[in-house]
Amino acid sequence: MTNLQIAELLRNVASSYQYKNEQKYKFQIIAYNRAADAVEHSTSELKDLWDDGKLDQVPSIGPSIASHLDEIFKNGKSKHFEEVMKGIPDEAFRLMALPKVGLKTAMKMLQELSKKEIDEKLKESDKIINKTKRHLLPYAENIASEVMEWLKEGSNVIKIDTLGSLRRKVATVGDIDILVKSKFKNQNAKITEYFTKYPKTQKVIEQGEHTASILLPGDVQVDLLVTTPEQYGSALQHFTGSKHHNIALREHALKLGYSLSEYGIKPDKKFKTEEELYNFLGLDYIEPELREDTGEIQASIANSLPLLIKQEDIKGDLQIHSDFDIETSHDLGVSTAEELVKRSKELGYEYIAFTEHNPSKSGHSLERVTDLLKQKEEYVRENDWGLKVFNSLEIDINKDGSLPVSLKGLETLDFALISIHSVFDLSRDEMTKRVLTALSYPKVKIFAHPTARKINEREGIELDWEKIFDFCLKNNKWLEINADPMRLDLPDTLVRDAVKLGIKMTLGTDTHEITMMDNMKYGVNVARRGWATKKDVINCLSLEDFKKEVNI
DNA sequence: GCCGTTTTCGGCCCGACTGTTTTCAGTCG
Repeated sequence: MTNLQIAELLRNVASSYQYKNEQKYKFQIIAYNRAADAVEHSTSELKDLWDDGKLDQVPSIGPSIASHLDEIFKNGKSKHFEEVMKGIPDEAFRLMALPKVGLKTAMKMLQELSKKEIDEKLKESDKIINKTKRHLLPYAENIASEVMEWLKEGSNVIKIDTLGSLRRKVATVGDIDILVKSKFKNQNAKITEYFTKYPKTQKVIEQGEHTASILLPGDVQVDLLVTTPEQYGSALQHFTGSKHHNIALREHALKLGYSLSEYGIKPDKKFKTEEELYNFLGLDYIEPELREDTGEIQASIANSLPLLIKQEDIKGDLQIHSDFDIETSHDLGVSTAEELVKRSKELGYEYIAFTEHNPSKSGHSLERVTDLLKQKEEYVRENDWGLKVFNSLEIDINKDGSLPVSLKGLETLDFALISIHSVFDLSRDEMTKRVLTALSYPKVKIFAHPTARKINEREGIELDWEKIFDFCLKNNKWLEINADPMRLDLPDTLVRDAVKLGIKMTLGTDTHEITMMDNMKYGVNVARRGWATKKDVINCLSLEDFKKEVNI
């Protein structure tokens, strides 16, 4: 059973309690829903934790739920859960995917509608379940900035911010939410009206005095919220979320005797800025990227929030593919080395690495591979680039963990990246062994896009992260945060684990075309969401210190 | 059922919208 399936099961148990007796089971409902959230956000598969006897590490899972999960992992089902969900057909849970349908409504539908009507509704809900793809961050950012330009141009807007997952820089974004402060009082309705006139609007979903929602091409929903200057900070904080951060923040406020909401603190305390709000609650300001209720409030109380990495801390890009043709196994870059170097200087880098894919394994003998690599070495070393260019290579990991490049070939390199581009479906143990074998080559320094996930397309591979982390720490190997918005790999949650353990990471754009060099900021977002400081990221080192790390 | 910077017992976030059991339950974020 996957974490998503377990989370769904726990939510169904909560809904069942709610359906049967909301008052009696009030706190079980809260507990099960919280447990479901925790499972969904867990960085480890629960099944793996259970294998290792570590279920109690998951927050919000206590002895009771743990014992039921134990039963599920052993026998595939839990007596207790079955008892709670008794009398509620599967169809009812499926129907809950429909908007505004909870279990009570779903059960009512099953009792009152005909079979034909039910079948139609089920089709509809299954469609929703299969369609919940979220937008990649850059796509959402582009749309948001166009809409924000429109708002700034034509209405009396004096302050404007994005909200929600967009502002927290999550890898994917659902709806785009925007907050504005009006220049004049009593102009709110005019702003929302102007907003709905945005030229690309396909449909106005809702339009009131303080809020409006429009639908843009590609099923993109944009919500606008207009607020008063006095309450701007509260609104910004509340709608930035995350939901879990807000819950934890309000619980913290409650301990201090305050009831916090998006309007401020009852009865009349209002906040113009987020800083005022956090400070009023005795907290240091918390960057939006950290607001996921993963310890940021406790750290804020203790004045121990990390000084997060910034884009200007990055001294070089450690994954760039040029068009120098070494008959690669995967896509060759399309931009010339000269173009890429020029752009690197514009970006203020001190060094970069050319990391073309290895010459194809099937097309060449190992000797031929070595020859091609020698040609590339000459080309990189004999040119005067005007900034340090490292001669590197992104090497496929064979199924057995060996590399398709001979030791002689590896000798031509300053250091190598390794990555998985085929055979994604090995067992966790086999995959872990495969990666550790490849990481053991002395020239190999960086494990690139370690989970091999592609957002909205492909789940990542299964790895025993504890072993990978341990190996990296002991052998000074680094994990890449691939900044390609389709990858963002390591994912933020694993970055957080790595940071906690002191494992070093690298940032690379995986550039195959010159404009991709500008994707570095998306990698920085991920690093920040994982609580990384510049000490955690190798390419924040000066050229001199970086050279020492790679023994040059 | 879970949890701890006032607690191992006694609490558990806050509010908006919708559509009508027209005073609030159900759902959502």
